[in-house]
Amino acid sequence: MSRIPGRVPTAAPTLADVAELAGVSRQTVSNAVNNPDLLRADTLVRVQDAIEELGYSPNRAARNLRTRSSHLIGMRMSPGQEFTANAAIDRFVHSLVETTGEAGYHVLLFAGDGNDPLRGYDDLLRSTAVDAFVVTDTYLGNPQAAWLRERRAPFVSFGRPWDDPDATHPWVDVDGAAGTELATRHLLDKGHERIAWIGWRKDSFIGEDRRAGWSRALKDRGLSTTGMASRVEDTVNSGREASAVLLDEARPSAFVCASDTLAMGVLHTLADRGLRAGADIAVIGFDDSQVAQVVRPGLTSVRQPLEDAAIQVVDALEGLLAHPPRVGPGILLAPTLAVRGSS
Amino acid sequence: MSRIPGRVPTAAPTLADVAELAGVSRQTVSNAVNNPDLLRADTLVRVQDAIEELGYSPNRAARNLRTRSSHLIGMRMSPGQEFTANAAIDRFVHSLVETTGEAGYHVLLFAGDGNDPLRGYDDLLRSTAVDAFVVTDTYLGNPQAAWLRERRAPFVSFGRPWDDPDATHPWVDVDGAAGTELATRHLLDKGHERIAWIGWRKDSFIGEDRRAGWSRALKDRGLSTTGMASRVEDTVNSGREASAVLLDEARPSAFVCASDTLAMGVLHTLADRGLRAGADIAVIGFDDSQVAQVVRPGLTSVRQPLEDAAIQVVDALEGLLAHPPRVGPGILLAPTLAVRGSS
DNA sequence: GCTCCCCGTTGGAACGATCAAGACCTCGGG
DNA sequence: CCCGAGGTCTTGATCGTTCCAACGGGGAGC
Repeated sequence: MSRIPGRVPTAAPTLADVAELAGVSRQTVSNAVNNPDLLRADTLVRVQDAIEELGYSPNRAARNLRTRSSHLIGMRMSPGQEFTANAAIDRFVHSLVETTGEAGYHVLLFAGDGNDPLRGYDDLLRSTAVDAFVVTDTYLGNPQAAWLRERRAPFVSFGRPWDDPDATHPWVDVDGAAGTELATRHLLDKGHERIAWIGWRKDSFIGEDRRAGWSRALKDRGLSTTGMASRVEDTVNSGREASAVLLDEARPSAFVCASDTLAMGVLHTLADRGLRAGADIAVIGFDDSQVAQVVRPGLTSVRQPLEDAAIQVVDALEGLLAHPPRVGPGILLAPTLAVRGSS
Repeated sequence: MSRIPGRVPTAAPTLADVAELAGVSRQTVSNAVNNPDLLRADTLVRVQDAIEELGYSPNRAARNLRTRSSHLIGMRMSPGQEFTANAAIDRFVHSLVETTGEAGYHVLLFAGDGNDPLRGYDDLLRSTAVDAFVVTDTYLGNPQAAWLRERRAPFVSFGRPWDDPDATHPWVDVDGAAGTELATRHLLDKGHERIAWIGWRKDSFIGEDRRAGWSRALKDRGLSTTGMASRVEDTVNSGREASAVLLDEARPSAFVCASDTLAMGVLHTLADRGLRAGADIAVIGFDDSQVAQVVRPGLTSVRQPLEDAAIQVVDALEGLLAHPPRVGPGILLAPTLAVRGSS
């Protein structure tokens, strides 16, 4: 009996308490919880009844200490920003939490230091607070992936290792090019032939990837992309200005954009000029954000399968944490197109 | 020496390793970490050097086991939804993670079961996986608060205990009425006298609170609210229809809405009728969402001080977890108004 | 010179679980 | 009849930290 006589009744019951009540040893209770098939059927029932009666749950700290694992997945929240990108990340986090929960894991969020992206990872890793990480901002070309690999920290990245094509860590990503290609084909099928692109500056891997899909779709139909593209900052105003210039100089009948933010800029330009989105000029955005859903007349947008992505990430994590570890190839998911009034 | 000779060098160093290197006992190292002022200055330096050299971090599981605390704050993510409300929650979570991090805590997210809102809380509580909870959806009138209090689980709610005015748990909330009053006064100051309200159905405490601010502002100026209000579902279409009816029947020159979603509906109606938001009819939303920022011509919106709210929540949590616990009164924060083109 | 006190330090025990190995029983084969 | 195998349960040790009570040295006071 490990309990001190007179102990307050609110204290949580331990393995030993259950063992005593069921008339078995601690180890047997432990087995009942973790390896039920090792027990004889009637013993199992007896132990389970005792667990039920006492309302016993294994103490996480003790289990973590012994097994050297916490069943926690660490994820860094990128530091404060008011911008578009994080809406998608938040949707991903939601899905991730649900999926990890089903797999018996929880998600631990920690804050990122803007100056030192490694800070935080290091602490959690050395104090064995998490079993693995999910990394979401590899696209910055930041040193996280290399650093984590060097420390032998298990992690899965949501986002391709753009700058290191033969990186060996597991990753899951959405095929941005396939998304914009889908969007562009959708417009081609509607009869558009002059389809412009508004994307991000050339140093963005993701931006160039998305642009490639637009370019590929046009070239497949033998159409030229010359003069039909613009690369700007990811702001509404940039989209507005870029689309104004393109309308004057290239006379497109449709726009494909690297983000919903840029697409909103296009919608502004159309409104400025008395043109109707959808009817006169088609517009397609990227991310299927809240904005795309509520704006008039509805913004057609490429939708990332973030729920699937979360499932794949958790799957890869489970492989990584298995004995022996299973590590599969990178996984690329195809986005879909949410069609609305603007196309 | 607790280390097995030949142990793999990647294994994390322990307190005993540091103690041996520094030539002191375990307890002294522990004190160096937790109560540095108990040590003589030169000893402290020696221990800190050893810690530095080995790259030691205390093992979280062992510490948690001994101290019966995890330094984790649990927060339940409400189950999958594609709606407006969670954008604000996500912004709150961001701030919460940053603030808890500064206080030495981390945030553990867990998934909510739609059917049984208590599921999840129970597990984490009994297995001592978290020290406390942050509860965000008290407004549903769900049983969490009562349940948690009964279990003596420390928690702070973001949201007032609407249905139980003399609840004793700490809470932090944003004064919605103050926000809509601010919005309405802003319109009054611009010369508007016929200001309509579009809000949520009567069974929403939050909706009624926000409505009260509008009503109060009008009555303070001796203006009537009769026939100027509509209560509908929180969708764009509802806002659109409600505003169409109000325009016909009450001829308002301005709208105050319980959400940006409803305000978007108003903007749609104005566009349908060739009216210009801001110039012809003023519109104000609530939450200062992404949408408000990018829509044309910019939607004036009540902005909740979620960063402050997170700070207050963490402050309340620290009080709750102190010895002895300090529990302060509920805290109501005043929102601000983000003024844009629509007003 | 002795005691007392204080400060810094020490070894042992405890937190609650799992791991490793052994004990006991039953059963079948030589 | 004895032995080994396999299934079931028990015992002792251990994970890495902090709590507890006790210990030793040095200065102040008598």
